[in-house]
Amino acid sequence: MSTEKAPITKRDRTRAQLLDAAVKVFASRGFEAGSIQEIAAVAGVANGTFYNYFPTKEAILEAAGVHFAVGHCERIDACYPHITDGAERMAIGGRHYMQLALDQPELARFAMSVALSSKVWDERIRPYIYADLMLGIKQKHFHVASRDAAMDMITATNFGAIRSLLLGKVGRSHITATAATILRGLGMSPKEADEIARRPLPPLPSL
Amino acid sequence: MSTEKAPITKRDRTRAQLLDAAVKVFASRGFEAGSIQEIAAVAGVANGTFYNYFPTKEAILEAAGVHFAVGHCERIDACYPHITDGAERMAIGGRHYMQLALDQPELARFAMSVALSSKVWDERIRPYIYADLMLGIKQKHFHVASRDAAMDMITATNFGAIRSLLLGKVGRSHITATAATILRGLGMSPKEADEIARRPLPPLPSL
Amino acid sequence: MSTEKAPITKRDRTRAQLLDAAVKVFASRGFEAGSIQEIAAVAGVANGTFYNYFPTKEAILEAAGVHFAVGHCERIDACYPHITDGAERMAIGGRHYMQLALDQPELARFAMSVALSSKVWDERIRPYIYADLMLGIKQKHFHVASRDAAMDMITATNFGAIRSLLLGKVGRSHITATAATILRGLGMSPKEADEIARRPLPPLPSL
Amino acid sequence: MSTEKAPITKRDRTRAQLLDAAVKVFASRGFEAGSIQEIAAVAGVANGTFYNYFPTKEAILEAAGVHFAVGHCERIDACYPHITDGAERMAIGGRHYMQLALDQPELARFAMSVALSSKVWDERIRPYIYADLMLGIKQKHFHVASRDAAMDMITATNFGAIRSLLLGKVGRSHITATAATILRGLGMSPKEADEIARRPLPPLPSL
DNA sequence: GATGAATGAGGGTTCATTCAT
DNA sequence: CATGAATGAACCCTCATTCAT
Repeated sequence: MSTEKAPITKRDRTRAQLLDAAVKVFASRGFEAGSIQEIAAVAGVANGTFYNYFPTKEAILEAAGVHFAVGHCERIDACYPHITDGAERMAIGGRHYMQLALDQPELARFAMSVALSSKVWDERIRPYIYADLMLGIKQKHFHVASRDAAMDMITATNFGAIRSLLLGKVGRSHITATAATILRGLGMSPKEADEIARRPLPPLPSL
Repeated sequence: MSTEKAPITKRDRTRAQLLDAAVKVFASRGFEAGSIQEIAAVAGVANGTFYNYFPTKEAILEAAGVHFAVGHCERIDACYPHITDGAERMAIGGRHYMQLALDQPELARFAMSVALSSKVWDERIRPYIYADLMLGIKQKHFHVASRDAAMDMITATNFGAIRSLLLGKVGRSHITATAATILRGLGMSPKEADEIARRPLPPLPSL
Repeated sequence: MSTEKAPITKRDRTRAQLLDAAVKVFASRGFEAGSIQEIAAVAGVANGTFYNYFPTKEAILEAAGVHFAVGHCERIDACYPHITDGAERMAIGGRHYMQLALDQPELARFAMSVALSSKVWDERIRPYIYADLMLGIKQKHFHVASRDAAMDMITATNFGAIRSLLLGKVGRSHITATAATILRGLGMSPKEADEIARRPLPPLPSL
Repeated sequence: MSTEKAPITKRDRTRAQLLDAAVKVFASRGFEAGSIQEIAAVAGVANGTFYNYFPTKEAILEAAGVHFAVGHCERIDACYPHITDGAERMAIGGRHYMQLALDQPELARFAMSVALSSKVWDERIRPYIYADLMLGIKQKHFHVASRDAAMDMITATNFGAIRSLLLGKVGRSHITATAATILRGLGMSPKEADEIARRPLPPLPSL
């Protein structure tokens, strides 16, 4: 049996460089304005090399978006292995994503734009949230009319808050308020919701 | 005494043609792919005429987005002058916007993209929603932790549902479920929320 | 016999407004970048009105160039009616033109560009200089090999100095040095030349 | 050991083609009217290829101007290695530049326009003239009030003569007269100046 | 004569993609 | 696989000029 995992080849490294470069470029310039030539330059490879790894510009957008979003989810996931309360987990995840709008606005903008247009986003990112939703339901903390509608409410409300934060129309306290609003929307009592939304936020592992 | 208003000039007519054309073009192609040449052609004017009315492509995107969104809000507004219950008004407005995703997906996509990026959207569209929110609060139907967060929750959840509808991942029943989810999120009891979300939807006035 | 002169009509006034506007616009933007639309706007008339006065853009460039250059020559001329020494007159005229590069660089640049390309410039401006040259020759101050070559030397050296001043490569003293250089070039002794070039400069009449 | 220099790459060849094409196009049409599309066509490359070599139209104007002017200076320089008299060298250089106005008026016009606007011109071309000026001063042929003013007088007078020649207002004899005028302006006696200005002109090496 | 909306050719520039080396 | 020069379609925008009112 051959090695199953990552004999980190040069090919893998180049691919990773291109993905990192794409995140940077798309985050700072947007999709249309970001050029493959710049991505290649930032990645430190020649222009044409790009096409040995990705067939089109759209392909790397999708890949870079997932690359970043999954990475961020994994970092968030790693920061609260000890928390088993579905409601608290939900509030932590949302607040970390909203925090991104304050800490790295360009990345937040990039993540939002990809999430809104990519189908893969649904397949790769929603499961993280869905798990906490189901946990909260099983623990009788949440009572929802429709799981689909609840999922939309959770993700979209977080995005709406990120948008408001990016526009500078609201301050840091909006993060807690939004987390509480979501928990209330999931059927928790105002009191419980507000309390959980205010619990300390476990820090992300450093990069 | 002559009519003070509406000396409908040629200039006004051309401007309106351009706005209508822009909505069509941006809706069917997206912002980046839609070209000013096509807008001008659809509007039936020459290329350069465009620039007698809008300084840049961005300018007409903003204008066309508001043109459409405000028009749609006004049509919605006109369909329920007899409804005075804030919660019911909220549910009607949201369902009409979600309905757009089923009836005219391209327009819905266009409206979403503008709403997410435009500052003017906040100034021109949010007031319609804000009025219903305040009405519901005054009538003691809603109990919210933060008005800003509630506004984000309302608008974003509607957008999230529109997105899901556009992606074809959910069916018509998602509209009602989302309306109910929003009302619950605004502090109504599940029973009340579900009942109001299911009330018949007053039809829009025909164009 | 009808009035020979200036029954200053509205037409004359509009024409003058256009010329003044053209000088401003061409001076600040250059010929190619200056647009007729802007000239009309600055002149306070409608776009199409322009064509009732000048057939083409080239036409107003020529007219505006002469308008300005002749006006400036007349102002210079008016400042030394009492000076009858051809050499001194020559030095005064040149220094005043060079001074323009320091006082109003954009106008100086404009004057230069017109002078270099316009044929009318030769007909309308050179006579002012030629008169002083002939006066100096008659007074035995100048001794030249060729009047044409002397004229080129005088005008071009002044232009060369203006260019250097505009580029900021030389300071105010360059004006005196250039005037002296020209007088030497016209056959005067270094001592005489330097002395005359340093005589006080009669101020221009205020506008 | 392989040759260190001139691995004449394809890149170098294309760049040279573009420069030659630019000189032709700008000379025949002027800067504003000359289009990059035409330059590319004349160079035999595609439209977009241009931008792999020069970032803007301005950039190639500057480059092409220097390309031509330096090339012409080198050809002139190569034609009189045996002449060590500063005054004679000065007269030869000037006459060769003026001669261009008769032989290739469009190139002369192009050289003039670049010289008047380019800063690089000063850095690359003036040194050729300055060397002869200093040589003449060292040899006690020239006596000048100011080196800067003398440089302006030399270059500008040559330009003024080129302008007169281009306008067709003077004939071939203007070249000699101008050379003599410049030498007189540099402090030589009329007799000497006229004699040196009339010495035979060593021919340029053929291209 | 004045107006100003309309025209439409034209140009600079970008960039995804290809391909010979 | 890597390279990087070449491609060429497409687009935004400007503006001199025309002309119906």
